[in-house]
Amino acid sequence: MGRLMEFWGFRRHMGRLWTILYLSPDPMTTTELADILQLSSSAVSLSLGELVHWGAVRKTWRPGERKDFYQAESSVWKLLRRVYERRELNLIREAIDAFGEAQRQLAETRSLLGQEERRRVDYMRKRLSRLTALSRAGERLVRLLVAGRMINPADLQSAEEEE
Amino acid sequence: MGRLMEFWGFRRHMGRLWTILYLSPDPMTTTELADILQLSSSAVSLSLGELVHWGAVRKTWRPGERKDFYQAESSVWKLLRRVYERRELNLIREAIDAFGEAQRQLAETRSLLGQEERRRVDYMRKRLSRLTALSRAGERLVRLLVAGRMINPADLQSAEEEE
DNA sequence: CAGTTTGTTCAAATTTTCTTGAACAGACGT
DNA sequence: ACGTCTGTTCAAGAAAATTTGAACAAACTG
Repeated sequence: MGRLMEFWGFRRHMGRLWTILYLSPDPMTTTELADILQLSSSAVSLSLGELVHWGAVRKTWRPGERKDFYQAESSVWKLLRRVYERRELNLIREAIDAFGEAQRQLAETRSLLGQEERRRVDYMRKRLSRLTALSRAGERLVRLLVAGRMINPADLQSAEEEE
Repeated sequence: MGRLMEFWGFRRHMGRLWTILYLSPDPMTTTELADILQLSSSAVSLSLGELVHWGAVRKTWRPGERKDFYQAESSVWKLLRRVYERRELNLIREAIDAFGEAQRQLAETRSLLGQEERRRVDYMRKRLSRLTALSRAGERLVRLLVAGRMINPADLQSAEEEE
C-alpha cells in the first residue's frame, strides 16, 4: 500500500500509516503508530497531518484519554474522488491554460516571421490545440470518475461499506 | 507538460523532450535538443533512451546524415495506453498479490491467538478482502481504459490523428 | 587504417527530498 | 500556578535522486 500511495504521488509513510489505521478495528494513538512503523513522532505527526488534510484519516478522541486518536476514513472510494478533484483536475486545468497561453503567444509572433519560421509556428499551433483537446478529454474523464457515473456500481461501489 | 509528466511519475526532462519533439514538424537531433533545453548530452541521451523504451519517441535517420534523428510518437492516446498497461496494471497486480499473501498469513496464525487478538485479526482480514476487491475494481477500470472501450470515441479519440 | 564525429555509460558531485531530535506550545491535573 | 504529558514545528543531518563531465565504444570518412 505504501508503494501504491507513493506511486500515486504521496509520501510512502502516508500510505503505511493509513493502512495500519485502516486495518485496525480501533482508533490508534500517534505513539502506537510510531511504534509499529518505527517512525519518529515528528514524522508521524507530519504525515498524519497531511492525511487528515486529505480527509483520509479522522482525528477522534476518547472520553477519559488525553491523547488524540486517529482512525482511517473507511470509504476508499470517497477518498479517491477527493484526491482526483483537488489535485488531478487542477493540474489538468493548469496544463490547458498553459497550452492556450502558448498558442496565443505564437499567434502574436506569427506576422513577424519568415516563411520557414511560419511553417514551424503553424505546426506548433496545430499540435498545441491537439494537446488542449486531449487534456479537455482527460478532464472530462476524471470528472465522470469523480461524479461516480461511468463506473458500473456493481464493480466498484459494491466494495464499499456503510457510512 | 514537464510538470504533468513529472506528476505522472516520469522525469521532468522526459516531458520536456517529448514536448519539443511533439511540437516540431521535423525530427530533431540530440544536439538541437540539448541546445534548446540546455541539457548536457548525457542527460538527453539518457532521457531519450527511456522515451524510446516507452515508445513515446521514435529514432529515425536521414539518408545523408550521420546523426540520429528523433521524432515524437504522435498518438498520445496509444502512448497512455501503453504506460497504463506496463506500469499501472503491474503495480495493481502486485498489490493484489500482497493483500492475498497477508490474508493467508493472518489465517494461518489465527488458531494460535487469544480472543482479543482474534477479533483484531478477523477485522484485518475483512479489511484486506475489501482492499483486494477495490484493487480488482481498479484493475478492471484501467483495463477498460486500455482496451479503449468505456470512453466515448467522440470525446477522446477524435482528438487523435492519422497513423 | 587513422582520425572524426556521435552516442552511451558510469562514477562523482550536486541538488533535492526526507528524517530526525530538540525546542516550543498547549492542555491537563494537582 | 507549576510540573507533566502531548503534539507541532523547524533547522540540521542523512538519504535518495538527478546531473554532469569524462571515459569509452561505435560508426563513419577520407
